Amino acid sequence: MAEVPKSYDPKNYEDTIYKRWEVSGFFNPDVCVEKGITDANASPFSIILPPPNVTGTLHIGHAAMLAIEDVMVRYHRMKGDRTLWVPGTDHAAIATQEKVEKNLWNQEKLTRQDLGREIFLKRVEEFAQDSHDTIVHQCKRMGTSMDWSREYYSLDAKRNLAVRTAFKKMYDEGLIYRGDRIVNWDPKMQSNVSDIEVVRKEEKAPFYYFQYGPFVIGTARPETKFGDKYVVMHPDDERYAQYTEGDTFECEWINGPITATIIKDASVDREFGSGVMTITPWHDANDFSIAERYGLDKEQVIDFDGTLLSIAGEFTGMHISEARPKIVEKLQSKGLVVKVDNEYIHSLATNSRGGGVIEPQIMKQWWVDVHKEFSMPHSNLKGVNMGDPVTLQKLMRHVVERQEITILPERFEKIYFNWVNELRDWCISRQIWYGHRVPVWYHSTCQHVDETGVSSAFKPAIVGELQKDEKGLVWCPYCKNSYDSLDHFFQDPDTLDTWFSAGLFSFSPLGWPVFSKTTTSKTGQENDFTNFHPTSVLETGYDILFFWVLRMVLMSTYILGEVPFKTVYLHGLVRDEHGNKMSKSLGNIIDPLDMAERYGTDATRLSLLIGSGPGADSRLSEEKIAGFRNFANKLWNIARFVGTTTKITVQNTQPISITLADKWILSRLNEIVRQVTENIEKYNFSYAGEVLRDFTWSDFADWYLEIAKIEGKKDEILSYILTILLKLWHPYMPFVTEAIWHDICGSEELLMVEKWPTFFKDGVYPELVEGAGKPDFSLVQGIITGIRATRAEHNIEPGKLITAYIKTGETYDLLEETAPIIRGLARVENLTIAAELEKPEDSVGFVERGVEVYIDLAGVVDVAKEEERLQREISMVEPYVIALEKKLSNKEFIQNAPGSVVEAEQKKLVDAKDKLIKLQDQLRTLSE
RNA sequence: GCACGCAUGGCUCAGUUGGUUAGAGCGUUGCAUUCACAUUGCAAAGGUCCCUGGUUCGAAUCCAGGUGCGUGCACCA
Repeated sequence: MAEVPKSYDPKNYEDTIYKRWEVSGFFNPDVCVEKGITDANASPFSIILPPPNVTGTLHIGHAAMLAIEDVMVRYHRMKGDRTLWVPGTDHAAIATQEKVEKNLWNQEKLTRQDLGREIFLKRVEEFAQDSHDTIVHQCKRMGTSMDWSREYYSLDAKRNLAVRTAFKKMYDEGLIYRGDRIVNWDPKMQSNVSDIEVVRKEEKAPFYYFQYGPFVIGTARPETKFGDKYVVMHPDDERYAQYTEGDTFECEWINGPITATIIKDASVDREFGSGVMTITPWHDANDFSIAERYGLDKEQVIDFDGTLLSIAGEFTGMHISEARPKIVEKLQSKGLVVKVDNEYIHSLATNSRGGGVIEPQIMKQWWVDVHKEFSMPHSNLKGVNMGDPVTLQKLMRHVVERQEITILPERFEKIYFNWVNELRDWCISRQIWYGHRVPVWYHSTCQHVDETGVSSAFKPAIVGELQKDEKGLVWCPYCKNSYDSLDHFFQDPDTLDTWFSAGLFSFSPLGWPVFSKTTTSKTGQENDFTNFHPTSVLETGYDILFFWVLRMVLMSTYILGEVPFKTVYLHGLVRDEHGNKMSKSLGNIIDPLDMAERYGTDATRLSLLIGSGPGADSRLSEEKIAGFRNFANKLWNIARFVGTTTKITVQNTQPISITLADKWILSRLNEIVRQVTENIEKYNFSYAGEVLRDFTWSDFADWYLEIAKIEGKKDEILSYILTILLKLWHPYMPFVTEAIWHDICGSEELLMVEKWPTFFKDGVYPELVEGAGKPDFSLVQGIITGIRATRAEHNIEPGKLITAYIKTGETYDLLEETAPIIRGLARVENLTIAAELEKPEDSVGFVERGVEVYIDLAGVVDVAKEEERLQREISMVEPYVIALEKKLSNKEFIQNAPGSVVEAEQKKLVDAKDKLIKLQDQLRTLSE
């Protein structure tokens, strides 16, 4: 073996190892099958990477996601599954465009309109490409074993075809419609955004009470009040019982007298304000729904740029921020202001991207109708047959109810149902430029009039590849004119919500719609859709459950008639050490790449995997990462020790054990393999890692390796344990394990594709599992620890060899066999082991499970100190004995508790009593 | 307002179907350096498991109520 460095420096290994993995081709399941690594008929395991947005760089949350998914993927690959992890990036329409617009303004003082659509989009694409390259580099740096030959971009040609195909299918079914509805308009971004993209911010703003005819109305938004001509109150409100619905009255208002009509509607909250309100249907979602119910007029007051329209009279053209105080001033002068509440707090709707203040507007937009009933076109879903009447909402509810999709942790199922049950139609069109263009073309000259009465000269027709006839002509479905190019048509200028394309991500990256489910071949990208859909697991942050998971279920159940994935595993947020969200403004960002540079990728991954429960937010600190850097180094040195003292051979079969310590460590190892395997299967990544770390550091390094130094001749066992440990650690720490495998174990093969260890279900020594012969090493450990503690307490120098006596009772054979270990690890020179012996002079002692141990202090016993120690111990054992006696004298306990529990308690009592007597004896001899 | 979480040593968290004298890592204290590893080892201190009540032979664990913290949704005329 070549000279191995004393400590593990990740920088010297990580890049080289990643290249070796890439060159091997084993990230690609087809290559694994071809090379005989994976059986062609093995069960598939697939994950589609939740594609990071091309808005910049990956943050620590991404790193956590990559680490968790890589653990699953590496585990399943080693287990022998046909394992596919598809990488990708998302164009994130609004987010990316917003970022580029911001840069454009900051650096060049230009707007997107200044550049024009085509040039602006080029700029966005350049930005996106840069971000993409950074992200790919970062993913590789984190050690992810994704199949880069299958990488996709959410806006590439294949995904665009998927979007168009899905859109057309839903449009033809009537599930996508175009309609005038109230939307969340962002005047700053000049686009509408969906309900879930709106965030509410608490804001203090004056709340005004105005006289409106005989009524007092309250509002925080006087600028919307110009067109208000309906006054609404609760039908049961006794204060207004004298008014009847439909009554009209004249009143003085902002720009002169108006006629107002009374409406009685139960949606009015009698407790709020005066219990009377006027409505502004064009600029308020609730008012809109009241207006719809009663067939009231709707009038636009505020323009799309946030300025007032001509209805505002003298205020026309003013921005609302400027107009508001002036309007109040005017009402004041007319004596119509009753009072002003300056302490009013309301939540202001803002756009989560860019922060623009939302101004509701009625606009013609494209919508997905989630409530429309249709007959299921085809179905592989449990409990849904072809032809069954369903709605998109019902499908989404159904598959989780029927457990076709399992959401983990379970509590998120409730949240999922809350969302599904409150689902409203999904507005999918956006007035931004970056994204999938709405795949609808209008015929410029067709005079067809919309049957819904919408006064548009044009009716959308989906053309292009999807609507060309056999001769390659494009035709208008209404006037039936056909053309040999798209010149007579123009495309809808809007783009689609980024989640529309994201909804297809369980299958569009697998080749749909070009490749369908017909193949029997288990390899080849053209067969991915057959071989890997539904995917095994969708792993993502809980914050995205509703944006994304819901949309994917919608798309897959309707379009394919099957679920997108079998399990949803949600991870939490990574916060800073104080529990705060990481943000630039707080300056508490921990950059994953920076950490990987300084502490190694493996340490960074471990810090994100261990110490956080599923779905729970976790706290991260640099100290934590440094701690795991130490552990990676520990593993390195364990291997280095094994490598320098023994000839390492990769051991895949259980070696023959010789000593009690051997049996103990092999039993423990078997148990660890079982626990790690089972907990990874159950998504308990943290627990599996903790168990493994404790075994590696404590049982193996601190105990067994020290024993190996004493007992010697352990080449096979050490090689075997190291081999298994490296395999178990590989999914968590791919680099250091691969480095050890190559540099220390001397293997030219890749650890990445080694077979995952198996375990004996009933333990490695089934004949020893029960009863006295069980390799119970803990007595020996207890005795050693006890001697060490006694030494420390009596200030015996660590290097000094001592004389000790052990009165074994029935455990003579066990302790006689392990005497060399006790001598070595407790630094005992003269050790007397006997079934019976008297307490030697000038000695102090302790009791370990019935075994009495005495240490010769060579005439320097500090009687007072020892007395104090014995008293202290006795005072701890006494109440314990009393508690046990009480428990065991309780007839109900004896009757009701299982026999094994009673037995265990009886044994505890015997041991504790025995210990108490022996301690009291020692105390007595001491004072004699 | 509705819903969902969380509460365990100074800090971060385990505690997997109710049976341990409640564990780990970091931090703290003492000791150790020609030893695979000081990115280490040995030992120690430190906890009324948020409160109250209930179920049970037995509760950190199950139930109810309360307190504190957090998250999502709704309302905000």
